[in-house]
Amino acid sequence: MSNLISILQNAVTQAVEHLYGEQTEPGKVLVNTTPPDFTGDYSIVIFPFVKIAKKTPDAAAAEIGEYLQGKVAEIKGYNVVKGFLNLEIAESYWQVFLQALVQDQNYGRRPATGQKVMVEYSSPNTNKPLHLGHIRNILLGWSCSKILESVGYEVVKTQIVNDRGVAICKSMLSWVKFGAGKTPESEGIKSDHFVGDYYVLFEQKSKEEYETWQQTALANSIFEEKHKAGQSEKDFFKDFKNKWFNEYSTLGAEVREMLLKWEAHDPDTIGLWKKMNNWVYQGFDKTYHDLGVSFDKLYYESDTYLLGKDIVDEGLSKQVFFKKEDGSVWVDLTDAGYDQKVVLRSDGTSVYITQDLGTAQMRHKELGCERYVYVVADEQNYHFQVLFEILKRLGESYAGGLHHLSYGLVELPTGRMKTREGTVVDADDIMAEVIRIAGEQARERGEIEGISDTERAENLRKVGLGALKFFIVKVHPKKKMIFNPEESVDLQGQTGPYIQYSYVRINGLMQRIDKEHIDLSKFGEYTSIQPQEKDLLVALQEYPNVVWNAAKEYDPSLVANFCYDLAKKYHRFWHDLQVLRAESEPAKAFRLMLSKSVGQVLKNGMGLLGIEMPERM
RNA sequence: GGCUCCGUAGCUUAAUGGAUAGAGCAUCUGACUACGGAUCAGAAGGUUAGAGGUUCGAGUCCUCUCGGAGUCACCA
Repeated sequence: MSNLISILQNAVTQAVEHLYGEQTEPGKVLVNTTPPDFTGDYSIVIFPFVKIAKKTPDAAAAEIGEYLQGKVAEIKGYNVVKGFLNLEIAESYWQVFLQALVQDQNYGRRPATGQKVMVEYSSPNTNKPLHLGHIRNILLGWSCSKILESVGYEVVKTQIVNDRGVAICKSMLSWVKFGAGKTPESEGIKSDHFVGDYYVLFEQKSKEEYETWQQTALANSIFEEKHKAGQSEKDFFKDFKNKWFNEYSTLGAEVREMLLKWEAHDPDTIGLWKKMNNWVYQGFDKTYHDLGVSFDKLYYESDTYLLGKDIVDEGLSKQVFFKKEDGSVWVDLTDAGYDQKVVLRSDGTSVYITQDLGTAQMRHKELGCERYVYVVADEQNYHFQVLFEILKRLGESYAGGLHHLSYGLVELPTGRMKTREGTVVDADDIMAEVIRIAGEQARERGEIEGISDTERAENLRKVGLGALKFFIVKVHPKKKMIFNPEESVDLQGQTGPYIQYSYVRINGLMQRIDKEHIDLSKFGEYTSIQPQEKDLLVALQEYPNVVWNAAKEYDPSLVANFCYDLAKKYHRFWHDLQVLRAESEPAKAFRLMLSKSVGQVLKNGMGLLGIEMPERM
């Protein structure tokens, strides 16, 4: 289907060349939808051409308008206001557009590019269940994947599971010491929550140990010796906590011992690790399933944490890295505005960024993508800038295709969520809660007649999750979000259910078409398109551009806001105009086709966000 | 302190450098003997943190100031 915007852009380019003898780029011609108070459908901004034209903006606009009206069949009329050329589009164009649209199941999709892109998201630790922050990460990753797919990329959805390290050993040790042989089955607790409880318990026990230790003579003398002038005992011990855990804590020593045993492949430790990680995976699987997301390929940190040694050698031989006297290896990025960065410790072990360098190389060898998207919170912005800069300097072929999709943290009104302090909004809990609220509201509104229990539950699930997902995904990724658990997620106004409801209305009409065998063939005779209908047509026309921009910007919120806008226009249309009891057969047919198109686009658009549409609600 | 990001109505937010800054929530007023009211219409609410600058045109770009966040580990 040819795009009206590009038709207009090309026509303006021709007009400018014909009238003023200057070449311009069609892509740079600014075409906006005309604001409500002016007559017209689309407006061309004329200011960029006034220098070339050597005329006043209005004179140039009128000239170009006259030319366009004569040359472009789609343009019915024009008017000029303050340097803006407002164009009116002919009814016949909208007829053709609507007919093509209603038959095009793939509207908004682009043909395959033959290019691959990897999207990595979620990357959880296996010591606790997923929380609301993970949900944001997952939804961004999932919907970016869907958006990239729809514009023609082959997408490989990956997850790196952080399944090893100190944090994982903490929950393991805690279960060994305090678990008394209990299991998720014996306690009847979802298995990832079970493991998470032992992580929290560890932190409690550790805190108790620290508080007791602070009363000792040793602690006292350390405080006397090391505290800064004017620093209170409380502040000092807050800062000292990491050092205490590494050097004085019994629990800390036991955790480190466990980590060493794990690294030495001690069979008992590995067995314990596998058992507890499997509990966590079972729980994650359930959560991912409930969220409606999946992955194509999993990577485990236990397999990748030793990667990157080769890259250190490579960097040294390419003189991108340098070695210090103590044997540690560094990269100097000060000329790019960053700092010097360690890539290998003096004891020869690798650090976090070394792993990421190695993983990037390995994955490229395996997947061969043109682009790699990492969905990771914005607290790691600096890390990814450095990572990408190093890969660029190493001359990696894919370095230009790396992208960090950085998103703001989800915070509570009281600040950041902290597992240790129990102020975490759990992923499973919030999903259940929002579905419960959907049920509550449905009951207040009155149940649908003759609905089965299973369909009812399925609808509530779609509505509840629709509300939650839309709430998260409508906000620009870069912005931090504050989530107030006291205020339940809204189901009215600018929400998922609002959009779902417009779809349900349309669905009701579509069923009537089938049941009553309504004839749509006369839609072409409808010539008096109403403003409410025009608004919908213009919006539908925009959809492919919206998806394309969302893909370019890695920004699902563009699609979310578009869907809301389209649904809003549909509700208004519904309220103002009659469909089944329209004034004429052609009007009825036209409105039904228009409704069908809106329904399709809404369903597809929301699908890109991972939101399902109920048939009834 | 250096670097990065953010600051739009009471709250949550939208606006590829283009016309009078657009929505939702909350508040107040109205609209169904029904193509489904999880809807629609209206009222009220803004010096786009502040000051300069670039431009025909700035919420958007540049400089400075203020406020908030993140980061600057031989942690991950």
